[in-house]
Order: sequence, then structure tokens, then C-alpha cells
Amino acid sequence: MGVEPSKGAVSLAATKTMTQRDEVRKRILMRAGEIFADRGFQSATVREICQRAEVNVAAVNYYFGDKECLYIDAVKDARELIASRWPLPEWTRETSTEQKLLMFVTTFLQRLLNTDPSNWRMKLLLREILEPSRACEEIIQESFRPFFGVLLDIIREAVGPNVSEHQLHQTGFSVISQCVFYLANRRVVGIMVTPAEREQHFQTEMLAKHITQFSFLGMKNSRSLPEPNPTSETS
Amino acid sequence: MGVEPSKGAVSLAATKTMTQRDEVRKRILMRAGEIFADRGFQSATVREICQRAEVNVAAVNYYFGDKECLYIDAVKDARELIASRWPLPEWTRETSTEQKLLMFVTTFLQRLLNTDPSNWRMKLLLREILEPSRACEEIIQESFRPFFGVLLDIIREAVGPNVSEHQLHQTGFSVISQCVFYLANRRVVGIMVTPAEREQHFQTEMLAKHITQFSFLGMKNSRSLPEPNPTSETS
DNA sequence: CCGCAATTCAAACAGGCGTTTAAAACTAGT
DNA sequence: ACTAGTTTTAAACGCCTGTTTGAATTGCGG
Repeated sequence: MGVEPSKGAVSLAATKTMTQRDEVRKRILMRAGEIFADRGFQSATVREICQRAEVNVAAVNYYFGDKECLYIDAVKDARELIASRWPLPEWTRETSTEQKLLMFVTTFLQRLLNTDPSNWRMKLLLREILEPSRACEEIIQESFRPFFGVLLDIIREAVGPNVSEHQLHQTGFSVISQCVFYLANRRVVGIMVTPAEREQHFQTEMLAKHITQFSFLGMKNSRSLPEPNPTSETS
Repeated sequence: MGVEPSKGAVSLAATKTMTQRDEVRKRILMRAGEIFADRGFQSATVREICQRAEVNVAAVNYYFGDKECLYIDAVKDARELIASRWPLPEWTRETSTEQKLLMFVTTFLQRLLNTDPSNWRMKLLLREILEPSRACEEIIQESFRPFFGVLLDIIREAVGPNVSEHQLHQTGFSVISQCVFYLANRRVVGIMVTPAEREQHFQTEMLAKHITQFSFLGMKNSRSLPEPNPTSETS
């Protein structure tokens, strides 16, 4: 029993070793995030995480207490890093509403679909959204709310100020859902679309264009349906 | 070694006992499906399944061979039962395109969001869509393709015959994604929307109306965006 | 160079997992 | 009632999991 886990395991160590300590922590956190992202909390094993981080099995418990705390820290870390890369492109007062929407959708899709090394963070957060663990609910909440707020502002601008709250929300979800779809349901897209078509028309840029166009038209209307009754209708 | 597992474990038993045997199989299959649906393959345990089905732990291996075969059978079973409840409302030649779309979306949402005892089947299939196991890929494929085809027909009818294939697919995904969203992301909706608003405006019927209206407008256009360049644009 | 705290390590632990086993219980046909 | 085949059962198996442990190693101020 050398030390308390994860709390203040260091007493009066030099600041130099402090950074060393943090490097190990960060290395574990990274590998853990990657593995949690594509296996989930349950299926990911501490042993594999430690193997990939090139540390002993006991390191997780020494640095983080237990597996769950490691997971929470990984999610928290992913959220913070993504939040810092979140900022949407700035727009001026001259930027049209449709352009703002395109920028929003493009940025969102880039974060979701890019294949650079930081992409696993988004997968990890998505996993938390689809099946939240009580521990991380708050984290996700804080991460998602402001982002959603930006979208709602754009929509309000598009449809006018006197739109009802629920229409605003429904429309917002319609936009969000189309973007998230391509991350969560990649396999389904692969089934329905040939590789060539996928290559040409399902890259981030083209998808952003389609979603923007589709949604911008869809939202520019808050009147109700003509209440279709299924019998009489002769064009 | 009394019997081969899962193949033809009965040789010349009476047809009466045959039904008994099938009853046990079906009971296990049901409980397994329910548990697989909300825990996933890995997290679901054979022991819990057997406990809920009120059979011995060994029953799974006796009747199905192993856990994975049980899972595959459960998915297959869910697919078949849902497929039989799938049929969209029949429409006549007088039914308008928008009505067809509304019917399609309504049916889809009902299957996804209803809370009757058969709902776990949809969750199980959704899980397979989000993280497919190689074993069930084909099953999902066969289940999803024809359903998607019906939607594509509606869209083709709405936008005219000379629409390009990729626009058709993109639009189809836009509709599908909005529906699936409300099943997969229930928690997110709960965060962003007050219970009262949810009660009033996020029930199946209202969502179907919104999605139909939103999508119908969105798809009624295949022209390209005005190619927004972010600098010059003075309304 | 010593001593002390921080860190690493191999080994072991208890518990849960899917699966197997062999005996018991049950169900006909004769 | 006996027997042969089917189903159920409790117990055990081997494996893998997260975690703990105590000794070995390291790093550093004195």
C-alpha cells in the first residue's frame, strides 16, 4: 500500500517528475479512449488498454482507481478536446442564413466523419449518446447543449422569429439526425450504395451540400400539412 | 452425450412432445431477444437469460449449441416477426405522393417507437445495424433492402423520373435518419425538450407529420445550391 | 552513498463467464 | 413394469475479467 490511487498520489515530488507522471496518465488515457470507442465499456479490457499503452496492468488502478473512473476520465477528456476544436467558422453579418447552415453542417460532418487520429473521440462521445452511462450524462449534456443552440439560432433566422419552440426543436433534430446518421450507420450506407457512388457522392462535402439544401427547403415552411384523408384526392 | 445440439435432437419422438420442445425453445428465444436487445451480445449473460426463461443454464447449449447461435436465431426471429408486421398500408392509384410518404413515415415510426411488448425486436435489429456482427449481416441486408426500396419509389414519384441515383439515395437516407434518430437518441431528446413539450409534440403522430412535411419540401428540388462563396453576398 | 518515496512489475486473487459432464428425472412404446 | 430415448439438473471445468499485493526498481534530496 504505497499510495492512494488517483487522488493525490504525489506529495512533494518535483514538478519535473510531475510532467513525467502526467505523460503516463495521458498515454493510458489515449489508448483507453481509442479502445473504449470501438469496443464499448464492457468489451474493452484493462489488459488490452495497458498492453497498447505499454504499461503494467496495475497502472490503471494505480493512476485512475478503477476501470470506470478511467472511462469517465476518457470521456471527459474527449469532450474537452473536441469542444476546443468545435468552434464553427466565424461568420459576418453579411453571411446568408443558408451559408451559415452549410458551414454548420460541414463542420459537424467533418468532426464526425474525418479519419484523422482524433476521430475516435467523436465515436466515444457518440457511444455515450446512444447508450449513456449515468456517470457521463452531465458531460454529454454540457457538450451538446450549446452546440445545438447554435443550430437553433440559424433555424430561427431562417424561418422567422415567431416560430414555435417545438417546431424549432423538431427541425433542429431533423438536421442533426441526418448528420449523425452517416457516422452511426456507415455499414447500412455501404450496403445500399456502390463503392463508386460512395466515392463520388458520399464524401463530407457532397453530403453537407445535400443535407443543407434538403433541410433549408424543408424548414422554410411552418404551415401545417393539408391534413390528408386517404380516400378523396383526385389531383 | 445423449444428443447432438441444436440440429436434429429428436429422432422419432411423438409430434406431441415436439411442440413441447418448441415451446421451450421459443421461451428461451424470447427472453434472450429481450436481454440481447437492451444489453448487447457481450453484456448479456447466458445465466440471466436462462433464469428469466426459467430453464437450466445448460439449456442454451442443449437447444442452440452455443450463445452465438442463440443470438443469431434471436435476430433472425426478430427480423421475421417484424417483417410480417411490416406491411405498409395499401394505397390506391389515387393516393397522393405526400400521403404515401406520410404513411411510410408513420408506419416506420410506429414500429420504432411503440412501447408494446414486441418493441425489443426493433431494438435488437437496430443494434445489429449500428454494430453489425458478421453473422447477421446478411439477415439485416435482406430485411432492410426491400423496405428502403419502397421509400425510394415514393421519392422517385415525388421528384420525377430523371433524378440521379445518388440524389435518390441521399434523400432516402435523409428520411430514414430522421426516423431512426428518435429511437436511438431518446435520451438526447429528453435533454433538449421539456417533458410537457415532449408529451404534446413528440409523439409518433406529430413526429410523422413533421418529418413528412420537412422531407417532402426538401426533396422537391434537385437543383444545386447557388454555390455560396463566403465573402460577397449583399442580399 | 544512503534513505525514502514514487513507480513499476510479476504474480496471484476472487468472481463471473460460457460450456461440459454425468447422473437423475421424465416420457413414451411394448 | 421394463426399457430406450429425451430432457433436466447440479456441479464442475477452464478461461478471462478487474483488482490487489508485496516485492523490485527507479529517481532524487540529503
